Amino acid sequence: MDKDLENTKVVLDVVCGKWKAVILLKLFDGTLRFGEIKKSIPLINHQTLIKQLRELEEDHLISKKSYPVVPPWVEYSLTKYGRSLKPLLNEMVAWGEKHNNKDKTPS
Amino acid sequence: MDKDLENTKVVLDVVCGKWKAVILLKLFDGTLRFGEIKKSIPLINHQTLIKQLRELEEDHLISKKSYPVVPPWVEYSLTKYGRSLKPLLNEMVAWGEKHNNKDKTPS
DNA sequence: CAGGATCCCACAGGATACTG
DNA sequence: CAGTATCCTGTGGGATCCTG
Repeated sequence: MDKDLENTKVVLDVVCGKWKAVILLKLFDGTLRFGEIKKSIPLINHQTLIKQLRELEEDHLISKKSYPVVPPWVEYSLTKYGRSLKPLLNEMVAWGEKHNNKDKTPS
Repeated sequence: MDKDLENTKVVLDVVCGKWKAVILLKLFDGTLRFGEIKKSIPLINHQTLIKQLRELEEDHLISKKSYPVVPPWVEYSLTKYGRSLKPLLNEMVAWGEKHNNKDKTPS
């Protein structure tokens, strides 16, 4: 039967957003504010970031902490569940490094 | 700068098709004919399988070998590049197994 | 048996404007 | 600063029909 199918689907559902893997990687270095994440991923659209964060939160990979101050102060951090993805994400980065042959052997 | 972003993107571009990870996993067990893959993933749509296979081929993760006989005999196998994904896919399956809590602790 | 040619639709990602 | 609320568009996955 198809354990493989189910197992991979669980993972893909969770990390296959266009920016999710990167966001998670950023958070491995520690809690970050919304603006910090945004600054660390300049290409991402403001709204898109919000959506990806919300999805990650709904999947319980990250947790959000809002402080009722003005201006707003919102922190994102990995949950234990999210941290469990570390080996996987590391593998991804490792593979990417090895095979990112966009400009092979540049001068 | 954003090595993480690039590296994860390379990976995601390649394995984030809805069925790609499973297909690759099947092929780790050896070369398979089109029909065998299809049978091993009954839920997948015929056309969709063809498309996913073509994409995997274009990404050089698998290679296709057609024998000009009738009825057609077409074999798919992993390239060396494709096989290099093994650790990553294993991590995916491992993570999925651990966290596939759809029906936790069944009777 | 494997796959080409179409058509279709949901939806993820993004753009813009507004708010406390 | 962080977040809603809309609206829009490209496209990935699928359904249907046809072919050597």
